[in-house]
Order: sequence, then structure tokens, then C-alpha cells
Amino acid sequence: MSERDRQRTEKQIIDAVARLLAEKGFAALGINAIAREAGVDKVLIYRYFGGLPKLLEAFAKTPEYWSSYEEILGGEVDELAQRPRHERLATLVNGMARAFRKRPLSLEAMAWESVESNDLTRILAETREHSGKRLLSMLGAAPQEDAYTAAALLSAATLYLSMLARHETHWAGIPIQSARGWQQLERGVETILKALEARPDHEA
Amino acid sequence: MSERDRQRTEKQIIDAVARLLAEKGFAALGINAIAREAGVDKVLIYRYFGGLPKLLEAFAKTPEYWSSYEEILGGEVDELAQRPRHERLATLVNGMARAFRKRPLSLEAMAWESVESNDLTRILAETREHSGKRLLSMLGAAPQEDAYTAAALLSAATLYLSMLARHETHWAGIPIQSARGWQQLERGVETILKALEARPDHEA
DNA sequence: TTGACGTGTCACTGGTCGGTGACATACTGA
DNA sequence: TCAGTATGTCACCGACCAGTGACACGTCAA
Repeated sequence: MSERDRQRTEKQIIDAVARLLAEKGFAALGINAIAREAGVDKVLIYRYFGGLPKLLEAFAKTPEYWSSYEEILGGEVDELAQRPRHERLATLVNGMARAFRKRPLSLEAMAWESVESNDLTRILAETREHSGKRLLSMLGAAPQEDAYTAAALLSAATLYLSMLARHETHWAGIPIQSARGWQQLERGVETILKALEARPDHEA
Repeated sequence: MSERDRQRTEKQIIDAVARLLAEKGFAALGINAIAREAGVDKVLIYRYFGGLPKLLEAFAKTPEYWSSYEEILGGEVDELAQRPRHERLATLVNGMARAFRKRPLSLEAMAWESVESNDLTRILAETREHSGKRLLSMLGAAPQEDAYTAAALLSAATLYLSMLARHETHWAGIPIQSARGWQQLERGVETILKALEARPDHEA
């Protein structure tokens, strides 16, 4: 790789981060491993990025890690404005989970955040929060409402099960690695939100 | 510690596992670290337990890791038999989450399983599944029913939020480290299951 | 008393880790 | 042409890792 092309080298390094994260997970993400995977001397990582945290920061801006997440919902959100609220919420919850499932690297990082919080996870989390948490605030439900708590619970559930599906095949008998299983779960989300909206006895 | 008391030494080692897991997490769980924490030569771990996996197996049988989980629900389950089904389900879902929150070590292990599956996590998982998954099958709802899917979703949500609460303070604005937050979530679970049961339009 | 065994200590290997300093080679502008 | 700089290579440091072999000592039975 002695080609004296800094841009190319930087790309190799960032690609190596993505590959390592996908194949070996967060635990294998070290300076030595990245340099080895990239076929590059590790000293260049320090020189070009200034260390692992800064490198991850650069990686987090990559489309591969976090791209058109809002686009995925964006298209639907517009025409969704005139649907009943429970449908909007269901689309939001299910859409978020789908977006995550399309980004294994984000799932990997999110899983890691649930087990440990350090400088590295915080860097990746900030990128997602920046674009993600904003959506949660556009729920269209007040925090006091049951529908809000329900949406919070259901998004936690679908995100967790998306994480889990990377290694586990089932949850409570539901095949979380298959399209059929996710159809069942998404239908469950819709049913719950609809039932909440429809019930006659609204309490405080 | 040169006291020539094998029982005592073994206990020191297992206690060290618990302490390390609680304070540093799964990632810090190595032979050297355990021996250091226990104030014991690492060679004794190999001699007495036969290696790290076997040691974890022994640790998993410890009450500290996984004790009276069924007891926690057990007391209520009996008198619960005559309550409406949605109440039984809610008690089960919320009770499971509460049981986990009382066992930080189990939470730690479960979080680790969501990020990586290897020999070590599998060992700890088996212990829990053995007593835990059995409960999920006693849900009192058929797998085709909406209530079953809902219970599966809600248990995933509450377990994940319990894991998350070890490091994060909020989820979608709900304070998951405070009793108030969990009251809100548990009420949410109850409300959802009740609404599902009450709604007039049951579909297949 | 002697010999076998259980218990604990110590020193070492080969390997990986993050990090740094010294050097070789190419490119670029003066 | 020459000097400075950007790029890449290499060797090394101290620390930790998992794992092993050799040894010291106390206990207990023959």
C-alpha cells in the first residue's frame, strides 16, 4: 500500500472500521486490529485521525453507518399526516426499527451502548441521537398520554428485538430473524396502538 | 491467603467474579483479573474449576446470580389465578422486569448476550432460560393471539429498558432510573394489555 | 519416619495491546 | 538543484493477556 495517497489510505482505514465492526463487533475495534485489517501502518491512524475516538467520529459521519435514516420515514411521513394518529405512531415505531435493521453497524453500536458506556460509544450515540431523538419528539402525542408511553415501550421493544436478531433466532417463540416474525411484531404494534386509541375508558 | 482451605479459596474466586461483573462488567472478566480481584493465584482457577467457562458455570448456580426469581412471581401467581387474564399477563411482564432489575449481574450478562454470543454468554444464558423461558410459556395465551404478541413485545421492552437503565437515565423522556419512571412504564403495560382485552373488534 | 497428596507460590512463555521515535522515500515549491 | 514536507515503514517500549511447568510447604496415612 505504499502508494502515497492519503485520501485512499484514509478510506481504507474507515472501510476497515466498518468491516471489523460488522464481522467482529465492537469488542475487536482496536488500533492494531484496524491497521491490520486496513493493510496500513497503525501510526497513520494517529497521524491522519488523531487516535481511535477521532477516527470513530469520522466513521460515524459515513453513510454506511448512518445515512438516509430520516429519508426512510420522510417519504411516508408526508402523506401520513392525514391518517389517524395511531397509524402515524405505528408507522413511526415500525419504521424506526426497520431503519435500524437495515444498518447492522448502527445495531452493533447500539448493542454495545447497552452493555458499556465509554468515549467510543458516546461518540457513535451522539450521531444517532442528533437525527433520531428528534423523531421521537415528533411523536404527535403528549408525554402524559398513554399513547406516548406505549410508543416509548414499543420502540424499545422493536429496537431491542432488532439487536437481538443479530444472534438469536427467536424471542418468546417468535422468529425474529424472519420476515414472517417481523410481520407479526409490526402487526402487534399496530394492534396495540389502535386498541389504545379505540378504548372507551380513558383515564388520566 | 496461604491458608490451605480450598473451599474458602473457591468462594473467594466466585465472589471475585460477582464483584468484577458488578463493577467492571463482562468485558473485564478474565483469568488474570479474577485472580487479582480474589487475591489468589490464577493457577488455582485452572486447578479448581478447569478454566473460565467452567468457573462461570459454577458462578451461574450462585444465588447472587440467579436465585429466587420464580419465588418473586411465585407468591403472587397463586392468588393471581382468579384475576382477569390481562392482569395476569401484566403481572408476569412487570414481575419479570422487576426480578431482573433486582439482579444487576443477570442484567449485565443479558446485556452482554445482546452484543456478542460466545461460550461464556451461552453458559449464563442457559441458566436463565432454564427457569425463565418456562415462565413465558405459561403466559396463558396462545401464540396466535394478539395478547401473546403484545406480552412478548412488552417483556422485550421492559427487559431492554432495565438493561439500559444501568447507564442511561432516560428513554424517550421517561426517567428509567427512577421509581416514578417505572411506575409509568408498568402502568403503560397494564393499560395496553387491558385495552387489548377490552377492545370489541377481535381479528384473527 | 517416610512417601503421597493437596494446596499455594513463583517464574516463565508467546502473544496482543496502545503508543512513540527514528528512518526511508517520494513529491513540491523556491 | 536543493530544502522542506508529506507519506509510509520499521523497530521498539511497557503493560497486560492466557496458559504452563517447577517448586515449597503442610497434612495425613501407611
